[in-house]
Amino acid sequence: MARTPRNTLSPDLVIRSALVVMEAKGPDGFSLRGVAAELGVGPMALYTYFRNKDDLYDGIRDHLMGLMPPAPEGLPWPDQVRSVCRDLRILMLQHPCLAQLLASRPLSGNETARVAEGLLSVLRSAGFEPEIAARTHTTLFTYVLGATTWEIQMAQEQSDPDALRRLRASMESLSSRDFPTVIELAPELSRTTGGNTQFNYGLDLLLAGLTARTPS
Amino acid sequence: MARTPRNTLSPDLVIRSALVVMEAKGPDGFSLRGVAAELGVGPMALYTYFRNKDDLYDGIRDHLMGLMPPAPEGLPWPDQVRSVCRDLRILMLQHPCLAQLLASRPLSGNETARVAEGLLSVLRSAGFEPEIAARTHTTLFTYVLGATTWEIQMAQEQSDPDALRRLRASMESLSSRDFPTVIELAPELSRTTGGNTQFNYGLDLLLAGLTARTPS
DNA sequence: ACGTTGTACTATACACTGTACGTTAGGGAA
DNA sequence: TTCCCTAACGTACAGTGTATAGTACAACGT
Repeated sequence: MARTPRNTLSPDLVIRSALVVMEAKGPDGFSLRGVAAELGVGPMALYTYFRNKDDLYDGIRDHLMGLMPPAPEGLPWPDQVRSVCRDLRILMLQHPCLAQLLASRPLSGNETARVAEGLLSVLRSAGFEPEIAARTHTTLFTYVLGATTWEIQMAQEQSDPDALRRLRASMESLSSRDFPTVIELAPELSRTTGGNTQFNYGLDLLLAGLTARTPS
Repeated sequence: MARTPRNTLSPDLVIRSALVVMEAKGPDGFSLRGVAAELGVGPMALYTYFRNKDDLYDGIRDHLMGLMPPAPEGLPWPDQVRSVCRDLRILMLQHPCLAQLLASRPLSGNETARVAEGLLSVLRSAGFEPEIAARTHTTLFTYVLGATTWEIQMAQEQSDPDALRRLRASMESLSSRDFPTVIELAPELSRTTGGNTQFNYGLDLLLAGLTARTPS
C-alpha cells in the first residue's frame, strides 16, 4: 500500500489547502473530503489536527485574520478607526468566506485577538473609558460585518444570471400602489457598483456620532 | 397503502412546519426530511410547492418578515427610524434563524418589500433625497443585521458550556504582554447582558450622524 | 541492535443529507 | 363513466461528517 510518508501534514498546511478548496468551490461546496483530496490524503487524516469541521473553520478564520494589516500610527484616531474598518472590509471582500466565518463562529485565536487589540487600543488612547471603548469596538465590528456581508451577498446575486432573473421577476410582481418607494428606489437599492460609497457613508455616520462624543 | 388525502399541504402549511422544525432543531439540524416528517409526508412531497431548499428558505424568511409591525406614525422621523430598527432586532432575536436567512439569501417577497417600504417612506418624508434615502436604508439595515447576528452568536455561545469553556481557555492563552487591552476588556466584550444597551448605542451613533445631516 | 510504544494515517462503516427520476392514485371535468 | 392532471409516493444516488478500528512507520529505551 502506497502509504504517504509521515508528517507530510501540519495544521498550517491543512488550513492553506482548506482555503484553496473554499475559494475554489465556495463555502457551500466546501467539504472535508475535498480538502483531504486536495492534500492527497484520506478524509480522516484531518482529524489528527482538527477536532471537527467547525474547529477547522476556526483555524481558517484566524489564518485570514492574520492577513489584516496593523492599525496605522501617527494619525488622528478617527482616521485610524476608519483605516482599520476599511481594511477589514477589503479583507472580507477578498475572501468572501470570511464573512460567513466571522458571523457563525465565536472569535478566538491569536490573529483575531491581534486585530481586536489594535482597534481597542486606538480607542483607549483616544480617551474613551473602557466600557465605552468596548461598546464602540463591537459597534464598529458589527457594522463592518453586516455591511460587508450584505455587499458580498449583493455581488454574488448580481453575478448569478438565474438569481438575477428571479429577483427582477419578484420586483415586477410588486404592486406599485403598495410599494411606490421601493419601486422608485429599486435601482439604488440593488446597485452593486458604489460599494465603497455605501460603506463609507455608513462608516462616516458612525464616526460623526462618535466624534460628537469625543472625551475631553 | 395509506396514502394521505389530496391537498393536505399548502405552501403556507409547509412554511409553518418548516419554522417549527427550525426553531426546534436549530438552523443546523434543519432538514427537508425533518419538515416532511413533521407533516407526516414523504420528503419529495415538498417539491410540489418549493423548487428546492433555498426556495423554502425564501418562503420562511418572507413569512417571518410578515411579523414585523408597521412603522409607527405621528412621531418625529428619528423616532420612527429607531422604532423600525428595534422591531427588526426583536424579531430576529425571537427567531434566531432569521438572521441567517437575511444574510445568506437575496431579499424578495411581499412582506420583505413591505418592511423596506415602511422605512424608505419614512426617510423620503423626512426630506432625504432618493439616493441618500436608499443609502441610509441600506446602512441601517446592515447595521441591524450585523449587530443582531453578533448578539445571537454571543448568546448561543454563552449557553453552550463546552464552547464557553473553550473560549475561556483561548482567552487564558493570550499573552497579556501582546494583548493588554483585549484582556482588560474581555469581560465587557463577551458580555451577554446589556444587549439592548449595546444595540442602542450603535443605533444612536448612526442617528446622531444622520440628524446632523437632516435636510433643511 | 532490537523489541516496544506512541502516533500519523488508512479503511470501513453508519446515519444522514438534498434531490433526480419514475410511479401511482385521487379528484375534477368531459 | 372515462380520462387526465397532478399531488404525493417510493426508490435510488451521490455526497456529507465522523465514529471506530486497524496498520505501518519513526523514535526511543535498553
